[in-house]
Amino acid sequence: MPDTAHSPRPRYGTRPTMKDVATRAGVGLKTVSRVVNGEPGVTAETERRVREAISALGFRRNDSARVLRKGRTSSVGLVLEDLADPFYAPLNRAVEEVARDHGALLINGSSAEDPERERELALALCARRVDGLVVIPAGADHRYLEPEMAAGVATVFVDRPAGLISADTVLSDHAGGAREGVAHLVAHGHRRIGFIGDQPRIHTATERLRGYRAAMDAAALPVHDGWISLGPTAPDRVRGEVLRMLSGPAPVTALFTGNNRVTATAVRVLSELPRRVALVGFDDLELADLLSPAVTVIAQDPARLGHTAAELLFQRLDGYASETRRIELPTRLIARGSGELPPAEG
Amino acid sequence: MPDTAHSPRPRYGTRPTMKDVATRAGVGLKTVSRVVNGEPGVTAETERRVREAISALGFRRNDSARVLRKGRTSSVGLVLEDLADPFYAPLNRAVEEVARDHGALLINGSSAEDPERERELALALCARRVDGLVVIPAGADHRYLEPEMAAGVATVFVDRPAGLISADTVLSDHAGGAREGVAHLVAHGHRRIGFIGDQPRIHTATERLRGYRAAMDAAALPVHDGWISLGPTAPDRVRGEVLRMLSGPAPVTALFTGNNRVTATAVRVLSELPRRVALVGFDDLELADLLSPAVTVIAQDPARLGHTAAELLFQRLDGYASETRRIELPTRLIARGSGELPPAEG
DNA sequence: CTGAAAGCGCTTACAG
DNA sequence: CTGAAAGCGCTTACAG
Repeated sequence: MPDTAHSPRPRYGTRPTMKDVATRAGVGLKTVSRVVNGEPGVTAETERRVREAISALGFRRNDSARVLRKGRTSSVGLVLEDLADPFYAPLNRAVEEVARDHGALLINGSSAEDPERERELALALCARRVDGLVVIPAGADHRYLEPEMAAGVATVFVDRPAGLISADTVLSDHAGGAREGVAHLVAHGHRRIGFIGDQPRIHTATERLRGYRAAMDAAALPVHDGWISLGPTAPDRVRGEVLRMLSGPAPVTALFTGNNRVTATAVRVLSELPRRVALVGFDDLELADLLSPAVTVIAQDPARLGHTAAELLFQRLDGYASETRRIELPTRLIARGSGELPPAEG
Repeated sequence: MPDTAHSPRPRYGTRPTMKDVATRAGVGLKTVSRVVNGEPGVTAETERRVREAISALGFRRNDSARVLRKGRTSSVGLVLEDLADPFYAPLNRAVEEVARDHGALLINGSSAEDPERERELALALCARRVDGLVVIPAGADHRYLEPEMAAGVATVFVDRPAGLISADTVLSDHAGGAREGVAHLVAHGHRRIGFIGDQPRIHTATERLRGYRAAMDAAALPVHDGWISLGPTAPDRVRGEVLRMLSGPAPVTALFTGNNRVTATAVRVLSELPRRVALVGFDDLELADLLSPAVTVIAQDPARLGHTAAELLFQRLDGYASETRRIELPTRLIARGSGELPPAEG
């Protein structure tokens, strides 16, 4: 039977195996394995023959087989909300770097903020037997991961907490950051401050709202229902809410926006209005310092979130077996101008 | 021997296998396989027993084993420059979506613009036996991939061409886009235009420079050496080059910046200067429309680049075996203000 | 409708 | 220093 000549698309089975290399080099299978893995106990001459066979045949070890036998895949999974969201890009890279330092590859995917898709993806990664999993949860119930964690899949949640299970978690101080941002507006004389955030089923949205309320409470300021709006971050909705909060008899004089997408839309809407409205946004934006006014933000450190989560993960893989840890990273107020505007008359 | 009681960190080997399920359900291995894979030919009662055993044991099929036997991993690899770069984020997501539509997972990693790291990563992915590979190349010699491609790893290059091998490629029209951008500046009266781009070993940098030269040539404008600067996109270097081109007896009146990082720094530097300097940048920026002046750009469509590349990849995996294709996607000039400024006096 | 045997390509545990 | 045998957990190809 000829080699691969009339196979329309050679794949996989057509590749040379260690056995082929062994045959060609006239040695045993195990000797090839030793050379490929750099194990000792092979004479220079034997090694030379094996290497010659390897390059002549174009052999590359099949890690699928290796993984099956060894029991570790040297890969970690990352489930995030959207691979295209610039906020998660540095987190993604940070997890990759830590994985790389530990010789592991990264398999990742987007939940698209859909709990069912999160679940499918996470379980698909478990079926691939990733050694560990970093999850930015979309759902609120992660009991489906319990059997996997019990079976040894190290799991760390980032950015949002796990639902209904106990697991290592790395979060920003969402409530504290929002509180600081709103207090900053209060300190600049604002008494009517609007909050526009993401959907209430998203933990970060309600935490940041909690911070907003705490700051208003601490300043003994009332909060009207119309000043709070949680919902999709689609530009149309956010635009409508900004305009609504700025109209009527007692319009807000400042806005606190609950994440980067909301902030971007709010900045856009405000730039079209004659009135100057103060703004502090949660999450930093590229070029925020170049807008006029430059945008004051509560910044998270997404790379540090990812790095910290991945470190916790590999500590587990390296045998750390104590109780679940929860790490809260501080946020940082970056005053640039928009948050320091005084209240408009009215 | 007890189950897993004194195993410090249960992993992998400790998980139940199909054999365990078969034993518990009192059926053969193949019957479990049929149920797990939804194959026909199992009575309702048998299936019920198998399912009971599966959930009692917490069984999840080990795809590592499946992959080894089936020959396809249902995974694709993506090698890009930097997972943290916002330009690549939509491309990353687009590849993921296409992969998902085809039931495949995405393994990705950053080359960090290092050819050796690109090679290591790409070959590690081949060792994992990804079905296909999407590569944004850092290096200029991809002959190392030839044995892999011959062995059936479908490979598509995006954003930059493959070096020294023939392969499917998807590119933006870098030269054409740059030419259009520079012609736009010429049309607004500029005769002394500077070009600041990425390192000359990066294909996109030299292609965009070629477009710059073509536009200047077409307008019969001379190009002075001092008006061209290729090098690292580090802010300090770019800042220095901007200031240098704006000083001296015949300063440039407009800048064409070769990518998003260069543009961001140039905008920052120009905002600090009293003089108004026209600017067109290659690649769009978030919030570019909100700056003053708003930034005129030559925009690529990174999501479409990723989508197109992934589609080519899966066409190959689905049997398309004709000659190598090269797809060039158009760029789009978005005039926002900075590119329409007239030349400053002087 | 059901299952025993062989095999995917490696590594492990031994034996020489 | 070297290699034959067994086994990782599935699927394939058969046979009943």
